[in-house]
Amino acid sequence: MHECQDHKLCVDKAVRDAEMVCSENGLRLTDLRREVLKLIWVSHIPAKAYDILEMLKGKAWSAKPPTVYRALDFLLESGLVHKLDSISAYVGCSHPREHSNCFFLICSDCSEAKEYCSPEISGAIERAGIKNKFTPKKVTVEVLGRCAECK
Amino acid sequence: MHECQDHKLCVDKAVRDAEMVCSENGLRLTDLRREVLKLIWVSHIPAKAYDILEMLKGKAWSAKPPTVYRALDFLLESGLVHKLDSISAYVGCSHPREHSNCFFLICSDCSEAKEYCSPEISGAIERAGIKNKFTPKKVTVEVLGRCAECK
DNA sequence: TATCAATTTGTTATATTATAACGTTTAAGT
DNA sequence: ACTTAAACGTTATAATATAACAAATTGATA
Repeated sequence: MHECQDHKLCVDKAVRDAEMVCSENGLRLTDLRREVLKLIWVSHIPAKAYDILEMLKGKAWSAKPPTVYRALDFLLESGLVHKLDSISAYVGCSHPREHSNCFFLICSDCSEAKEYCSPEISGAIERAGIKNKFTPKKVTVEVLGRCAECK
Repeated sequence: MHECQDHKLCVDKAVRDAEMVCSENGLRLTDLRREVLKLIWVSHIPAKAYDILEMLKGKAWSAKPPTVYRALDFLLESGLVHKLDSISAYVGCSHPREHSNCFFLICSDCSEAKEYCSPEISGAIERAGIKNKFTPKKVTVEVLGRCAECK
């Protein structure tokens, strides 16, 4: 679904973005957090928490579930990672410095997820909230289906 | 969020709708399934699977997790119930005979969920799919926030 | 109505996802 | 260096969900 020519570039960008976001906001991107971020960025397939845990164990860390979940909490709160509720998995944010209005296309064949930002969708959801006198705090939009390459 | 004057009417309608949907589609609304449906309809607050389990135990059934999850699977597949992925809870469908294009407003204060259908939102999502050459199978749209009454 | 096949339910066990609670280490600011 | 808050280690357990197989029920048909 992504066809990134060189995925290393994706990872490098993600880490650079993370450094920036953290330094701009007084947050600490520790070794552990950076490593978890990289593990999530191993591919464009959303990572499961316990898979990250196994991968971490292969590295230097004495990892247990809270190790991973705490790093995930940090990355989620700082907007560097998104959780996909419909599949209980975590995916790197592709533009953490300007993120909002995003939703996800998740291919059930290749498992990749694509973050897609649509003012049309977020506008429609906003108007729906107003119509219902409802104040949104967190919006979840996830579409499971088949991507072009897997068709 | 709902202000239904008499919630018993909601439940009765839900059960009648379920009877209809099942008889129209050759499905079996067994006692167990009907009871689980009613338990979900106890209120407009989405029900957790293990809460349903506890409630079932208070009745005639020898209930274990699979008892509940199987009934839920049936109700989900027949469109009588929706799962809210963002809170892992189950809510009755308010119009199972014409369901599609729906999304959910979930109040973090009173916990009620409201099913809301917006052609604008589903249209926007559909166009986003086309733009990405993506064929949607299942769409999840859930908005957490505060309803008018809890403001 | 007796039989058969398919569906539903019962039951035991276990997998998966996530958090609570508390102690220890690390790091930033003074 | 000292202090304190944040981060991490560790043990235990909670919450959500499914696998696998046995027994009972149902509906269709001989």
